[in-house]
Amino acid sequence: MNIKQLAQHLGLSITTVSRALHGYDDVSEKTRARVIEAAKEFNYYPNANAQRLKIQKTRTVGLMLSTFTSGFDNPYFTEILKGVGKELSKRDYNLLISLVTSKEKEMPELLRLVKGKLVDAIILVRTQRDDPRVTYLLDNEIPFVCHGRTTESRPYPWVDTDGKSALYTITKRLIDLGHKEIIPVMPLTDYYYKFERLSGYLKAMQEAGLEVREEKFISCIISEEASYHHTLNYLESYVPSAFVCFSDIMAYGVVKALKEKQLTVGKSVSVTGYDSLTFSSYFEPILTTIGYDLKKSAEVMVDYLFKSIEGFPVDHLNHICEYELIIGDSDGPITNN
Amino acid sequence: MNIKQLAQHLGLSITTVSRALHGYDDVSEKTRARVIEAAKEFNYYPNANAQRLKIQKTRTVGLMLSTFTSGFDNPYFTEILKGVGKELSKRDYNLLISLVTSKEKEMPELLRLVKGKLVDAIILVRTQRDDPRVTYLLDNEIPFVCHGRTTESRPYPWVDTDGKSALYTITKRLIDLGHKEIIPVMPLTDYYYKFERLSGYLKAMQEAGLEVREEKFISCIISEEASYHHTLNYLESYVPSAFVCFSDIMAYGVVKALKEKQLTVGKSVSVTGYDSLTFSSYFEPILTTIGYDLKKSAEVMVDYLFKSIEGFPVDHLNHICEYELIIGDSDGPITNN
DNA sequence: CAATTTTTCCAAAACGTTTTGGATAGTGAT
DNA sequence: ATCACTATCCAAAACGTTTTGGAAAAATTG
Repeated sequence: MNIKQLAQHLGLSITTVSRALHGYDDVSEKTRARVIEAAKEFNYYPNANAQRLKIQKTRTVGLMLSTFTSGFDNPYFTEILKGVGKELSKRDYNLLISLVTSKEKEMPELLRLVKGKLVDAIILVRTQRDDPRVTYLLDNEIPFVCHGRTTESRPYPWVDTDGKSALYTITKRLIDLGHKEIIPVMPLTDYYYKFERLSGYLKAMQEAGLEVREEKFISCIISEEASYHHTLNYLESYVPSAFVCFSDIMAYGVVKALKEKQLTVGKSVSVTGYDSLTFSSYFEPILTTIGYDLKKSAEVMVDYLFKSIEGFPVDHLNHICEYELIIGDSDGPITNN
Repeated sequence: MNIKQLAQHLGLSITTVSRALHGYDDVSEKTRARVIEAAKEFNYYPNANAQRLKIQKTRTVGLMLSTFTSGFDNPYFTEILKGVGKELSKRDYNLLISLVTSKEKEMPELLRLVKGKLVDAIILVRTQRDDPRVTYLLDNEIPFVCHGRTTESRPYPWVDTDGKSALYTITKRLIDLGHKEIIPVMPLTDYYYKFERLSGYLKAMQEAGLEVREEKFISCIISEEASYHHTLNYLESYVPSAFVCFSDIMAYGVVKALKEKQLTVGKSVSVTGYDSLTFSSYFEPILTTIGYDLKKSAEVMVDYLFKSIEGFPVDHLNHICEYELIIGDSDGPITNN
């Protein structure tokens, strides 16, 4: 059943049916009622593709998820997805998911989405330090929002946490607990947040006058398994007094490796995370980590996105999400073992 | 840049440009080369909405995720999403995610997707025992595939695990370890799998001649927190010797409650899960659980979906995924405490 | 009652493709 | 030079909407 058939059945023109359904006031209340009833009776739904073609809007936003180099670490993505999805459906927008499996495919995929008119707007998560997607979207004035910043100097909408401050705080905590050899565990990929968090770590170390040896850092894929293996190997040659991990996922792997080496986490060696995943409070020991409201972040992102779609000036659509130091049992005062 | 402008620039007709790009053999190789080059030069991407309108296909599939009553338990959905997403993008299909927040919204949302021509096909996960969506899709001959079965008698494509057998196996294991009071922990919602797994549990109990008291069962939302609180409360009045949980997520909560009551899990009380989430092997104690290949399942689902889209007879597009009993430290022989 | 305004409707164009059903030009055979 | 055939191209219709720019009818006014 399309609008033509509906109109025919009602003895009305296509125009009138369309206008009736869209609430225009140049159709009498009586016929509007008739139209609406008939539409319901025949289960009429307008063909979205025809609508999109005509009005040049798709009412769908594309969410790009890069699954390379990170094992698609679960809870982060689901939380984002859930938050974004809910907000979009509230506004009668559709959500198109685009999974990208390699860095080279990011730009072509983005082009396909926007030039092919599959989406009106884009959501980027886990931005890289230099992210060509941001440049492209700005150049072409496509509405978008990022979770995470980049080095791009022009203003654009983003939501982020203050990773520098957070890592400064958590590193400082370890330092205050007496630790001197604090090893950061970070992702390989050049996500913007990696450098943010690293700089917070460095600041705390330098302020305390502690030596920082880059060659001792651990960098690996963001997955429990990768960090587990890296740490296990690492411990063969060197056992520091603490690991600050840039994500809970990585902390899980580090802790597992330490346990396997008969080191009691929180006593002989301290470990901290970042993200405060639900699971972390069920973990043993309960992880000392950084918590922030991902759901709220997703809401703000969608809010910004719509402001951007509606042509709002994009200058101040930036939000630094509050974070919180969550104290568990995975760290503690330094001991001599 | 649209096809008309491209044609104009090349001094060709729209028809020829379209046919050149689609590999028809009634356009000379020379002009085809010219067309392709120009398309690349001007970054021409066909307007997907116009295409969809014309060819009456969207090349997108809708994935319905119900987020009510289950807390959107993370890893399951991400794994499905990842598997399905990758397979679809391999085939140049798009993935539309539809988050449904209440049972009442399921059917309207499904109608919107299919009648509005937003998708060519549907993927349903976590089917309910009586799932009206399956009935509708069959009645209207819309291609679809389910993760999970329903009571529908007509054949349709699905992928599932043998939850009855799996729960029989894991319950039997507990029985063989000497347990007699084995309490199932299951979701509230009438997912098909709930009854499957329950029947496996019952079979094992009955075979062993053990008493089953339904009023002792635990039913709650699928989340760590809900099962934690339920169990904590439950333990006030009764401490069984084992809990068989219908999902790892629930097992986490149960274990946390037991720990809080100073009961050593795997010794005083045994707990088993289902799903073998990545986390479960980092959990303490390592969870005894049921593992199955969700990634593989997703691949098979997409395979079935395309067979269904291509008009294949749907009769035997059913797959029971292998499962595996994964033994951890969360269960053990019964002790007298 | 004529003139004006308001209400209610509609024909046709447009969105950007694909595809149908030729048309034209070139080639080779006779 | 004509014919048949092939290779190459294209005009126009169609997909299902929305919207523009009226037209007709009804209501109001003087």
